[in-house]
Amino acid sequence: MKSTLLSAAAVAPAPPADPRAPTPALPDFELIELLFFAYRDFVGEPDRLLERHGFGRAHHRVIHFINRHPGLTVAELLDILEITKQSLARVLKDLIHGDFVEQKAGAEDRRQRLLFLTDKGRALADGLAAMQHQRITRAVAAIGPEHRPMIARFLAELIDKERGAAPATALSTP
Amino acid sequence: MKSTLLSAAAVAPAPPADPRAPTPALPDFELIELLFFAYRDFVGEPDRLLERHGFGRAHHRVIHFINRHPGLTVAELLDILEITKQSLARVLKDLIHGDFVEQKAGAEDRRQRLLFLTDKGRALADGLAAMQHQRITRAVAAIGPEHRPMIARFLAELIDKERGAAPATALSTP
DNA sequence: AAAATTACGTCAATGATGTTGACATATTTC
DNA sequence: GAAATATGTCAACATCATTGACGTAATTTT
Repeated sequence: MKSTLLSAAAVAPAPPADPRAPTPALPDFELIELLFFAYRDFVGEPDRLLERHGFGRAHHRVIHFINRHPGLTVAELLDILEITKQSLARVLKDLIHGDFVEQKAGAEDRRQRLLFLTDKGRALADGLAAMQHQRITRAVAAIGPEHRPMIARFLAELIDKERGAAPATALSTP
Repeated sequence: MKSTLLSAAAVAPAPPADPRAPTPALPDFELIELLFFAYRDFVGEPDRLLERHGFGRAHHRVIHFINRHPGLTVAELLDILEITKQSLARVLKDLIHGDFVEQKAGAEDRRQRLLFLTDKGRALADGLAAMQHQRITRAVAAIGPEHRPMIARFLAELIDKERGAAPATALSTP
């Protein structure tokens, strides 16, 4: 008897939002639960690869963003991840000791530690991204690629707005 | 200088998948990152409400599924959450002691502990669901409600398939 | 040039959530 | 009666997060 998640979510019909409804409409349990299960499986597969290196989800996030923005500073990474210096320090130390990440002093500001992936780090990052990419690609194919912009828009709308309309160029991919 | 996440994700253009590309297409970093940020904010807001009760995300998941499926057994809940008995026991104890959840012995099988929310528990569950519902509703409105089925389909496709095609009726909402 | 600020590293302590494995108890099933 | 099942509980541990304090080097301000 395996989990009934999928069925549980799938079984629940979308509450047809009645515009005249005086009582608050039922919560959209279907999408709430789909988000939960989708995200869990979306990160679960990478988790299993990371385990082989003794890493966790936190390491994944770090190498992902260093991969995306080579030369990222520690402060920028803290801003992106919204965690504390301590939390980052631990996983960063693991990644540096394991030769997945290297640091270089900033050219202009030599206090800064610019972060880069080593070849080894890039290989791991690419492997993890490939897993998530494939999963996404399958899902996009299922709904038809022409609907991909809608997905992006929907997800973007879920994100808190007050954040990061800031320096759009600061981290632009070179 | 706040986080550059949103912009970082938004800035990256979707790699136009070239069908003839011999080299593997670039990972879909945009959707990968949007999923990360969207999920973080999606659960972040409830987290702040839960904090006031001294609860965490694990408590949220438990009361959510008990709310959805009153009379759920412990074993069923374990199947849904895919955590261990110990992990569940801790949060369940908190919720029972705090009078958010109550247990009743099963009528047919008296070994089972059927789980129900108290009025207090239902109030909290509803409050949490309302937050997530509003966020989703805003996002659905932004893309046009006619595209909601596409979102549901996309998310469902992200979920591991091998699971839970099983007893679709077992947990059907009464 | 001295003072203040910034970027980063690190230490200690703590909390929430997850894990494994073992064992006890009540109940149902064979 | 024996075996299997549903649940509870104990001990020990791992990961990822937190706060607060302090130190050092480099840059900026005065």
